[in-house]
Amino acid sequence: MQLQNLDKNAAILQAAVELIAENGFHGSPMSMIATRAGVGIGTIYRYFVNKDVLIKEAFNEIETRLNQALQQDYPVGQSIRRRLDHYYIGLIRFFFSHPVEFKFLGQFYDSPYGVEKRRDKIFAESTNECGNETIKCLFVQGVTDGVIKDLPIVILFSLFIGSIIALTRDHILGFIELDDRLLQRTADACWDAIKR
Amino acid sequence: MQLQNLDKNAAILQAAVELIAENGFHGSPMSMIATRAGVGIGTIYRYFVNKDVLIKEAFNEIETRLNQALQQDYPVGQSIRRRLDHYYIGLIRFFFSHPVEFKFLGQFYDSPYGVEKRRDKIFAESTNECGNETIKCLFVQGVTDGVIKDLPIVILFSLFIGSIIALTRDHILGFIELDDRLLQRTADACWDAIKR
DNA sequence: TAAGCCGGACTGAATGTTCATTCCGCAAAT
DNA sequence: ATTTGCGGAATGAACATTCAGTCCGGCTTA
Repeated sequence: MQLQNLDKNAAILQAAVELIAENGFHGSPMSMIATRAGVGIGTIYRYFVNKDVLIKEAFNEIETRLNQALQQDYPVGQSIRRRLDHYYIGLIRFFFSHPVEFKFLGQFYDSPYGVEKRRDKIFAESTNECGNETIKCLFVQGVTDGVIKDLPIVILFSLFIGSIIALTRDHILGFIELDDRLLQRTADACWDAIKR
Repeated sequence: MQLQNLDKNAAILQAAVELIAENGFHGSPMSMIATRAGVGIGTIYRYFVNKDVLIKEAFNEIETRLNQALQQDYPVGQSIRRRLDHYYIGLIRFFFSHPVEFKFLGQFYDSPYGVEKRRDKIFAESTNECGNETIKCLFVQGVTDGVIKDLPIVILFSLFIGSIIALTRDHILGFIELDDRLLQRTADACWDAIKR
């Protein structure tokens, strides 16, 4: 173990995610993070060189968990439709059950940190290795196969991801409760937007 | 004129919107807003009692302009489909041509200010007078008429608005350029998601 | 075994910076 | 001369970060 104490590391990360989700980056002073994590202010700096690094590590940790969740039961080799469904439903399930993480990601993407990340993604797109089949890969394949509308990938992606984000927001605000049936019907509606 | 100088008022508002769109609320100190607006720091406080009020007025001003834009050429009495199209295309046109305003709204809604506003909207929903036919009204009517899927209104709304927001983001990041034809095809795709 | 020592984990008061807001004096207009 | 609009240095609060010190478990030595 490189770090002194894995528990404290996790506690700090957790506290930071919770506070930032609720109050934003600027409503979350280090002192408050320290208090919530149950450590001294100085301790944070033993684990993270500064607030920026703390925030970035928090982001990476959430992203990793999200990707793990999405890889579970991935319907390898099944139809494009099924695989997209898996992503749609998987993303909604993850966000609905991890509202704090969702909010944190929202804060993150709408900030200087996020812009940086997006640049990475753009780059990743052009040099895409498709090692772990991304949503965009599925769109490309679907368009080629003629099962998906021949629209630019970015537009397809927006139709897909946009509804997930909007839905999750409304869920967090308490406007929706989706049971499995309704969730599937929503995924079907999204598929209608995309399918040829 | 109640205010001393309408030009300065507008300049301050404009500077605030631009800065906040780019750097967020916290990356936009009053000193910087003053500099960009070409006025002294103290002057801002002659026009707005504090930063909160300044931000809220900036929001209201943008919302007003957006609503005006959407009311232009509104296809009164035409089919639900056409009226929804009008909103979809109108929103995208407005946001694409007002990226700064879009970003500002994004910042605003994901902040304590926005939460407040949303509560207002929830309230407005329940006591909806439908004076100026809202998107939600159209959904309600469409479901009743059997032309729109019988899904909860919030879900329909998410499918509709989510893609607009995601699309605008990508546009701002330079990933998409929509000509009229592509824009219409996108609106059609969104309609596919919603239509029965 | 016991006493003394050592180093690393931890802490929070202190520091320096960045802001929102105030307030007083200046200058133009009347 | 008086009023009114302005400006920006001054103020005080909030924050990220530092650092001088405490604490504790283990190791050495007598």
